[in-house]
Amino acid sequence: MTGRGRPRRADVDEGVLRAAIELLLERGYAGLSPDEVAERAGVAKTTLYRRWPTKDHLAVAVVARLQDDDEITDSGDIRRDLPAYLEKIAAGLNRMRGAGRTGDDPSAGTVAELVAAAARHPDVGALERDVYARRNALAHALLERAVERGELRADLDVEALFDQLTGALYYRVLITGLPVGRAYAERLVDTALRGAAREKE
Amino acid sequence: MTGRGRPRRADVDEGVLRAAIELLLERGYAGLSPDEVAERAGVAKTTLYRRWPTKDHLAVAVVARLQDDDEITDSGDIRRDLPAYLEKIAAGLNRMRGAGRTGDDPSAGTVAELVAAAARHPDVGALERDVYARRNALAHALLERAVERGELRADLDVEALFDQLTGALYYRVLITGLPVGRAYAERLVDTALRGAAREKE
Amino acid sequence: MTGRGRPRRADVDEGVLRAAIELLLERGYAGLSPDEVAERAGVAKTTLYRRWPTKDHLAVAVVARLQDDDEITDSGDIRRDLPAYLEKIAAGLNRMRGAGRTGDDPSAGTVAELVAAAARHPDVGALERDVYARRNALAHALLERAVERGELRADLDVEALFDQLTGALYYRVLITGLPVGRAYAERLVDTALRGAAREKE
Amino acid sequence: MTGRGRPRRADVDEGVLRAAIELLLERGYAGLSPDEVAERAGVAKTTLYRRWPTKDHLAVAVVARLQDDDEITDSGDIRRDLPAYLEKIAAGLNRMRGAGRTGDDPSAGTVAELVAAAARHPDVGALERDVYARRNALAHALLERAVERGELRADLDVEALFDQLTGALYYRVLITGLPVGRAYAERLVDTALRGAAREKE
DNA sequence: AGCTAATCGAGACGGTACGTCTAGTCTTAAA
DNA sequence: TTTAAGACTAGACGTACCGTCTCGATTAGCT
Repeated sequence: MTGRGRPRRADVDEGVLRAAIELLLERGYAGLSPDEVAERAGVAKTTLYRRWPTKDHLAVAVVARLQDDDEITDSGDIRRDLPAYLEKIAAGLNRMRGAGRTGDDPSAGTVAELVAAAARHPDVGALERDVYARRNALAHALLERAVERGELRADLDVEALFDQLTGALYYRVLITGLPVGRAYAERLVDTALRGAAREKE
Repeated sequence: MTGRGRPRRADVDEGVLRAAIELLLERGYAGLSPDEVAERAGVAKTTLYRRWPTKDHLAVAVVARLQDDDEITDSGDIRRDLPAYLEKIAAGLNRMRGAGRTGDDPSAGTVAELVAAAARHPDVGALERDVYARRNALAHALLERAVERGELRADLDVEALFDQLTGALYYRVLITGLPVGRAYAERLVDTALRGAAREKE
Repeated sequence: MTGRGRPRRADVDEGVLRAAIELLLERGYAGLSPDEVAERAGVAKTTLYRRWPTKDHLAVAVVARLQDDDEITDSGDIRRDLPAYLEKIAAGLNRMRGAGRTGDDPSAGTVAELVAAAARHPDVGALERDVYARRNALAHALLERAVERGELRADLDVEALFDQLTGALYYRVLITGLPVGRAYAERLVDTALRGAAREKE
Repeated sequence: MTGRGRPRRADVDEGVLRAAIELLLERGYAGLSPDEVAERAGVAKTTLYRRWPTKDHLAVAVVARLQDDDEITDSGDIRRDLPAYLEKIAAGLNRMRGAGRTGDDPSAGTVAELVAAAARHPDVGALERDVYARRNALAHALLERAVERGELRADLDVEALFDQLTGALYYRVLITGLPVGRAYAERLVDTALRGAAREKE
């Protein structure tokens, strides 16, 4: 077998992503310029574009990186774990909320920009959905274990429940512009677990 | 004194908005180019910019126009009205989903772009939040009447419930990319009303 | 008739060409960067590209400008006017010779680059040939008047003669790399007028 | 001691030059991309660059190869040999004229590119001038023999004459864009030998 | 046979110029 | 003062190209 060519530098991904995260948080999506990312990472633009063919690809890679750092803990008490998990998601959103802000705009434009970026390219969208699928799978498992333990209803629509909880956070951040935090997470969990219908006496 | 000089053409707003809606649905947010909107509407760019100082302003105006067509019905049975209302929202989202799509990308990038657009300008954001606030107020009222009628719990966190229902739709469309429709709306309402916790025996 | 839009700024051509000439002479063809020309001229890049769609177009415009400054004088004595004219051409070539030189390279790369630039685009090539055609027409006229006056042979091949004289200058500058100046111009004229064949006695 | 390490493959030079000639004639100077030359020759870029440190070096090597095939014949009749020689040069130029042409551009950009290439690197320039010097030496010798034989004036400025003849060809091809061939060569020789001045009666 | 040193193949990398694209402003003449 | 038309500003973005570097795999001569 002949040589396979010069191998890719392993530290490039690391350095570029770090620089990109920095820039994204500093200046928001508009400020995430490939030129400057490359410069900060000490890498040629061509190298950057070889791995992320578009600014959007890079941006979504950043999200994936940030997302994958999140973990989930299962204490056996769903009423404790669920708010904790939601709070983590909220923290991520809040972090984006501060990104590149100049005034006092309460909405999280950067999150929206990233979703939009993903949607602009079929391949990126697929990648992004994978990232979220990984996260969601963990949460689904958490909920199912609670079902098995008898903490939650046996015929629970786990997917619907999870969408409701997470979705509420996103909706509030993206659309309503209201704050999300521990307190809100607990309200959500409480409302979802108890149910809205008047209890049968 | 006002009323000096040539008066504004009255039909411009209408024509431009129509052209903008067309373009937005045809080609998505990126395809909504001010130049082309102006051309389609048979109007000079100057004229357009005098009324909407930014592409983003125009875009949100388009959404407002689309949104305000939605109505809400109160039959007195919350288990019927709620899914109907969610379905309307879903229909709006699905419409955006088709905007400017070439392949089979399931996500609704255009919605995200619009949110991002709103976040880029404080006034646009405020305007957009108003649009949503109007819609939400109707839904809140609907829910509160159901509480008063005794269909829903007296101590219900109406805001949290509403966020969960609507948020789930947005989350699914924006992030997960899965379909939303009548069936999903019913799953949501069912899950939310019954509650996730195991029923006390 | 409706308005014809904002007219082109008249001073742009002037400013850009001046900046381009400066840069070309300072740093040679490679240093003639559209970005920098635009900056020096205080003009946006798009404006520049609207008029010269390519760096090559710009470069050739520069040559045209330089060339058209040359004039031709007709004193009635062809043995005086011809060397003078050739000297002017030589001066232009020598000016280019200094352009962007770092070391002691004797050849006139910039001239060659400009010819190459013209050849890369059919439209530019045509334009450039026009420029030269103008110059050549003047010289041809000069020679023909000398024929009429009886200074030159009645059956002279004016075109061939002119090509020989001018061509020798270009050849020397481009290929041989030897100096061209007044003395050389006179050698050329002398050789050409007397003829190479042994005189019939 | 030399001779250590793996020896260079002997057939590389040949193959690369052949590929380079092909490409140059097919697509002109711009199409002479080192990457593609290497690929066509079945050679790694490294290998290519070890021998020709620059695309320009390679290009000039190609020209040298093409040029050195030219020969010169001395029949003893300068009025026959000179046009023949010029025709050969013209043939070389015309060959370049076709290089990389798409439309009907009459100028020989490739020749200019090569001159420019030579001017970009002192060593390449020197090399190229050597190539031309060899050719010119032959022509000079031819002319001097004609002087000795009494066919040409004893005090002839051989250099000037040669520059005029060859230069006219280059000027026509590079600048004017007009055709060069046998007929033109004869016009040149005729004009140069007879002289332009009116013959003394 | 093993060691040494240079070449080869493949392809990533660096650097930089070039041209495109898009949003929004400005300048005319006409209405 | 608005409208139409279109030139203008500003800057990000991605591409193209050349030449360098880094691997692993060869291929010789020397010991």
